[in-house]
Amino acid sequence: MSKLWEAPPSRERPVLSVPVIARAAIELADQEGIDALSMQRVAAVLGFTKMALYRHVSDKAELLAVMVDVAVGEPPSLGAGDWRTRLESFLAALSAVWERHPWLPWVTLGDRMMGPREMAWVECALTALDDTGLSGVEKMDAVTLLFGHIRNTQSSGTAGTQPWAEDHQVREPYKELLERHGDRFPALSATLAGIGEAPGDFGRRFGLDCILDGLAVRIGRAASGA
Amino acid sequence: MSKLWEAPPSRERPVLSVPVIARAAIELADQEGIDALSMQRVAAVLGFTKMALYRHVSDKAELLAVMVDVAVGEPPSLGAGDWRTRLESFLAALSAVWERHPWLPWVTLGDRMMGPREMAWVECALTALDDTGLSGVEKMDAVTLLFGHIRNTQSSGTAGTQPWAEDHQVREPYKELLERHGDRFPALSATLAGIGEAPGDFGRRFGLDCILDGLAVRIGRAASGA
DNA sequence: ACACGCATGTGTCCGATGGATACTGTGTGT
DNA sequence: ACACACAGTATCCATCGGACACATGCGTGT
Repeated sequence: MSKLWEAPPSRERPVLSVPVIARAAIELADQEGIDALSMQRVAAVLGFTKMALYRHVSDKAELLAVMVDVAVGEPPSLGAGDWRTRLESFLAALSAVWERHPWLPWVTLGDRMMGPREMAWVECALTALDDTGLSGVEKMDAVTLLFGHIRNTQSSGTAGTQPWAEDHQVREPYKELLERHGDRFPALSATLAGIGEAPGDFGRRFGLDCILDGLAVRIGRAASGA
Repeated sequence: MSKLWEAPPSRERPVLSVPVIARAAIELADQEGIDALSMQRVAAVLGFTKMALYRHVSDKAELLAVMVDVAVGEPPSLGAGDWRTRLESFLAALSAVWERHPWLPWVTLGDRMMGPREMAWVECALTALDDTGLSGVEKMDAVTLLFGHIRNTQSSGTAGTQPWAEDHQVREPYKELLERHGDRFPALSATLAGIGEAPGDFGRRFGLDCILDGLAVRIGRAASGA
């Protein structure tokens, strides 16, 4: 008699577990941004009380750690080729994942431990630099540099110093502002006045080429005798 | 008779105003980190109720905007020299300010308007690239790239993919982890095993040199025709 | 067959956050 | 002398992460 009318005990309640929670949290963060992620919201999505989550996850930090490792997934296999093309294809894969989960690169910032999947990505990036003759520190720092650049040029949330939108159109408030105070910023005015059409990922491409060219210089130097 | 004993009307209550509030907030953020910054805390430091602040500042976002512009201060004057040395001295100044206010580069991330001082810094950076023959977009993107790199290699809060501390000593938990699972990450293990001494700012220096070399390639290309 | 124990989930409470709103007090201009 | 504008205060609210005490139900040992 317990189960009233023998009704299915609960539609829409997937049985709580760490992966289930993580997936729900990831979906929430993907759709509404990482700031909208609260224990309450995650629990609500799954149809539970927030405190139910704490049975499976010790605190929000742990939830985030799990989310990261689930969301990042497995690194790509780079195939053959020289270090540059292999790096390029690695970074394309990284971009794709970070585009799918825009919050991902930003929650991995502070002092923290990498998860196994995360380490696998770093491992993957390092292998691309295997036969370059770079030292250990240099390899790691190159990888860090590239990760950072991709994160910085992510569409989401890195306007930073850029007075234009994704399509390189100067944003309206800046236009107005420069009309009134343009004389105080001659170089900026001139620069913005002179920009034409540019693809959305021009900044990323430009920076990437700079960095890779710089790496090439060092790698060439390392190859042709210390 | 109102002012009891004609005592100075209030020691330790500097009369509220936007700059006073901003300075207090900056000091708080410098000392306890940006996460410790709340209206309550700022008000408490000054000896007022938190709501008193809202008479002078419309909300926390505006307080942050003011803090940024006050904290960033005036850009340096770069003196003479080629673009590279001028950029270097610009970036040194930027690093110094961001070192003094480690929260500064991180609160300027989302979509937002730059303040006048902030724009002056961008202006300053652009002038360093004045006679390089780079296009407008390229100049802006170069500046963005460099700002981003300095931010990424700031001591505070950018461990990210780096398994070592500031002195390039591999952090303890990673050592332990690689002892147990090192075989899953051969390249990473090898890389970390092989790192020796390196100055704290090696990563920043390395990345900076890469970027500047890459820029040099483009600038040389722009100069010699095309 | 029965009862106990543990895992899982619930309800309630706490301090802190950003912010709205209504109030009080005081200084100044007419 | 009086009214008004403004600076600061007192309350209130929803939301956050999290602690803790409780309910509930299933599996297992006897």
